[in-house]
Amino acid sequence: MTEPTTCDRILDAAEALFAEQGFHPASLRQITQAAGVNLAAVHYHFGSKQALLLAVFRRRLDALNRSRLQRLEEALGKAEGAQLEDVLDAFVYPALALSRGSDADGHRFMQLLMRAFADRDEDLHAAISSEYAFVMRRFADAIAQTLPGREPDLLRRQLDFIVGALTYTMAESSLADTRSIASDLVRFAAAGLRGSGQRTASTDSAAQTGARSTLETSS
Amino acid sequence: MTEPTTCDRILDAAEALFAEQGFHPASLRQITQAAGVNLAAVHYHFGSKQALLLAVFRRRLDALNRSRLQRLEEALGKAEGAQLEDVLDAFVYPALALSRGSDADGHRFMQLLMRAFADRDEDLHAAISSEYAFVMRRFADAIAQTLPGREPDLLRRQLDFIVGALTYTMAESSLADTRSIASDLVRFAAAGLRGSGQRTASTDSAAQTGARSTLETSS
DNA sequence: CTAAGATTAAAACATGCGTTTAAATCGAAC
DNA sequence: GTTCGATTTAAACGCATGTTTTAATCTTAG
Repeated sequence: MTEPTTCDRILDAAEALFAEQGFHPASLRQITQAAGVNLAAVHYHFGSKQALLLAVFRRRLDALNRSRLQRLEEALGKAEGAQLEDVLDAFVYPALALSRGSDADGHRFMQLLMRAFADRDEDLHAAISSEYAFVMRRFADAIAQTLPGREPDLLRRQLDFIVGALTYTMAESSLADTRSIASDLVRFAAAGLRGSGQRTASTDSAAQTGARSTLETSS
Repeated sequence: MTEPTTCDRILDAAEALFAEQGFHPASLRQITQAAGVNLAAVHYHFGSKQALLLAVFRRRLDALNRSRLQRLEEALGKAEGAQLEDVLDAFVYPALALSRGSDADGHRFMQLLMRAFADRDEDLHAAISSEYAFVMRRFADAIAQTLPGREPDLLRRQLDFIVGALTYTMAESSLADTRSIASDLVRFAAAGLRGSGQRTASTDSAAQTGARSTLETSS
């Protein structure tokens, strides 16, 4: 039984407290006390409170996106070809299975992710974007293949709808029913994607060029 | 030309700075300086920083929900009966038209609303819930009428998907294209609702009873 | 004009914050 | 066993915060 390192203890405590209280309200004194380490350890190992937050995100997003991509590859490798639902499931399901030790971890991290989207913090946004961009592009491509002829701009926007629904719902909902929520969301999203191929005539399609999106790379 | 009152000046400045920076980082000194009033005026008129935040939300949500309900009544009053798209539009569109003076206000408030959902602040959640509950129930009923036979639990959850997609997208997107986003979202949501009536067989429907939802009243 | 209440103003208070410093302690290599 | 770098510890620094207090200034009614 190897004791967790000081770094990991800090990351665990920080993730929990950032998720519960938010970045600014959660103090380093709380975090280090919960982790059972000295206050100065944060600056020794991470450099600053902000850098600690980035480290928390990186640890989780690495795992989340690895899991998503693996599941996507499995779906794409099937003999009969990937169904839209399979692709959506590969995106949605790993968000539930984030747990690392306790089962509550995944839910907590989703709350933290929701905070990250709400925050206008530029550094954090850039870091998350760069971790996400590649994965989002892969999924956009996979979905596009099951929906031939879909305008890329529209598809990107619709993926944002799904990300919003996923993040909001996962952060809001109680822990017990995440599995059934994911299943409902996959069905809802698949129907939404299939059933809204073209824009309505009244839509001002000239205004859509300036859209920012989770899918945009930072490069 | 009547000068805006001290209260209004504080509310305007607070809304802008809370949206831009978040609740905790935005200091009362910043807010009162931007409003051109004395620091102590906040405590004199509102009592505390937290109470100021609640006042900011109340002012906007009152207007937003009034506008939504009015638009819903118009849709329901039409001779040919309300289409699903009409109901969704009544819910989505007023979120864009929140502007109060500047056009940027609505967008800013959406960011603030996103923050509110991300925050676990109990008081704020309760206040928003109580303002929202009645409106959400009205819309759930209206949508249910256009989708006969839909399970109420499932519909509630699907409405959460739409709220998540709306909030996330409105907060993330640039100002120029909110109109076309709303139109795309209405189409996406209508297709999602129509196309996912029953759950899949694999769904564990016993787990869904514990669901928390924006639709739940606090009473 | 004056007195009373509502509002604004300036200053101070207490507290908690992120960060830094400097010494103590540990762990392995020679 | 000693030395040297890595790590941990305790204490302090400087500062910004929300809030309170006390006095000054308006507003308004008699």
